[in-house]
Amino acid sequence: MYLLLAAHADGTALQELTADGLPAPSNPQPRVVSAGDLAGVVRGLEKRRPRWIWHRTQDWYPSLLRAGVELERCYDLTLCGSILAHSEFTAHTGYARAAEKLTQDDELHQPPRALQPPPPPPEQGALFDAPARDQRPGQSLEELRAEYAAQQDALRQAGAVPATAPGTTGGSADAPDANRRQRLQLLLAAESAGAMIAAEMQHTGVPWREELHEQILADCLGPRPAPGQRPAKLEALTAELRQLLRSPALNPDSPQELMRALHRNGIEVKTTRQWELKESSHPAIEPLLAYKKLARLHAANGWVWLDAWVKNGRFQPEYVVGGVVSGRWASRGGGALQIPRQIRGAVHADPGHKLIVADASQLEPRVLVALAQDSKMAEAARDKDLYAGIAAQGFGGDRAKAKVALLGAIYGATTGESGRLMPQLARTYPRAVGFVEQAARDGEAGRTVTSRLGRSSPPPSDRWLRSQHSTTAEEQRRADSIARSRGRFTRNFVVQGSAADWAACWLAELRRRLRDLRSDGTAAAELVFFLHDEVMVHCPDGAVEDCMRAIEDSAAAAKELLFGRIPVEFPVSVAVVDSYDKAK
DNA sequence: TCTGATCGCGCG
DNA sequence: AAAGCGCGCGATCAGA
Repeated sequence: MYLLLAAHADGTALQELTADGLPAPSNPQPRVVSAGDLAGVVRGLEKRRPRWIWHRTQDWYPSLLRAGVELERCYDLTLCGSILAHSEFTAHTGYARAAEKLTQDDELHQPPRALQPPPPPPEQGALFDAPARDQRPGQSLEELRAEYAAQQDALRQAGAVPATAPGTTGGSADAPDANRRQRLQLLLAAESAGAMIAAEMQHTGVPWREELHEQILADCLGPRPAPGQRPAKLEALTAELRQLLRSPALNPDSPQELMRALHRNGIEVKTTRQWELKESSHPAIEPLLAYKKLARLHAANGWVWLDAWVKNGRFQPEYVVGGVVSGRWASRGGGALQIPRQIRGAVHADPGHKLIVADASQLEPRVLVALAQDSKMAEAARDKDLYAGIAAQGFGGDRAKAKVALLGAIYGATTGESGRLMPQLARTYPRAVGFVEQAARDGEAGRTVTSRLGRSSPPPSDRWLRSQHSTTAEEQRRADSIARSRGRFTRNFVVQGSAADWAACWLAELRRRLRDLRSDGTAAAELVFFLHDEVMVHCPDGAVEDCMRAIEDSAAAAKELLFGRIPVEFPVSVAVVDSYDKAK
């Protein structure tokens, strides 16, 4: 059952659809529900386990959650539309072509903002913000229904073409056993589930003990200072630095002042980054590095942050699903995806509860093995420690070397040790290395590449396009540099994007299993955090075993959904802890 | 005095 | 020890 929701002048319009997006013959008339009745009506209809179709999950689901209504599944028209508009799997469809027309003015691929005409005023008042992406389905019930139907039509066609259209597609996504339509359908379901999970996690929040956080701050920085003042420890370090660098008014937060002071004292650095400062042995370096570390803690996660972001023992950041082109999530406010190790002790389970912190070990290299079907590297990936396996096969047991080489292949390293190790890696694993090399060449040539489930990289930037008609040698050199940069991006995209595909499936599978546990009445386990390849579940002590099994089963399910039955392991490491700093 | 760009650093 | 990818954010800086 498919139920479409649309904002209507006098409430919410609600219509039952067929799978194809036509009005359900048995019940073709829309129904209008007042704002006050919506949560109750939705709750009642949820018993029939519909898929809720809406413009954006963020517009509907948070308020339903506040009203105590949790839903099983949805279809997010904006997120799915964005995938379908760009995917190589649907590039031949009318849907993608229409989207391409719309995006010709897309600011992402256009000159600086200042040169563009101002955006048109919103059509429907302030009810919705402008969509983040270029797909702008209209917002009336009929427009949304038509949009859904068009998306389903495009999805159907994804399975109806030869796998490779010459000159348009990188080799990355073309396994012979692949069923593109199924994969894309899976991606759309996982993306929509992700949107629900993001809203639910924001609603729930990360359990955060303010007094533990304050204790960490006091230990590192001293007592809480007056607003705008430096904490005592930073003040003391500033005084020490001013003396050691003979600069009585130095502000160590100012890179320019700092650079001048360092140079005056014979410390010849080109930047003021920590790694470069560490090269020097001047007595001022140690307190300077200490200052930088503590100043960062104070500015990014100090008392001001605590006041702004932690309420009633929960940190409730906003997650932005689809915020990264590769399919990773982004976040807004509070730096949710950058919680520093220093303060993870403040993330603490409630009494009678545990935190289960699980992360996929060496996810990206394993994804590369599966994508490239490199059987030699798959042998190494049977090891719990993939890098150790690779080291044994091709690097004389030197794990550090193996790791640097493999990450270099995924990121496109050209210089340094990592770059030098590439030939050695390529000899041992021609398939895996060849796979990322092909993705790089596709990117350099302006082609798009595609993740396992069908998320495609953006088309070349305006900068890249302009660089193509260079004439002088200097321009050509610039063009090569721009092309190589795009090559590194597409090289990484196929791996990072497919890892994001895997993680989305892992998360969606885990959510389903945790819901099952909850409906059994055995466990009130909650997903509270997600970070690219890591999840955190907050659950009662008695539910720990069930949750751990759910996490591991979900990982296995995700592997099979993406790649079928292949001899590559995707192990997860699971830690049961009271506080986040005890994990890993 | 405001705004956008840049630097530097946190996370994967 | 750092380089190759992807992000968000705060302080400073440059320019209007």
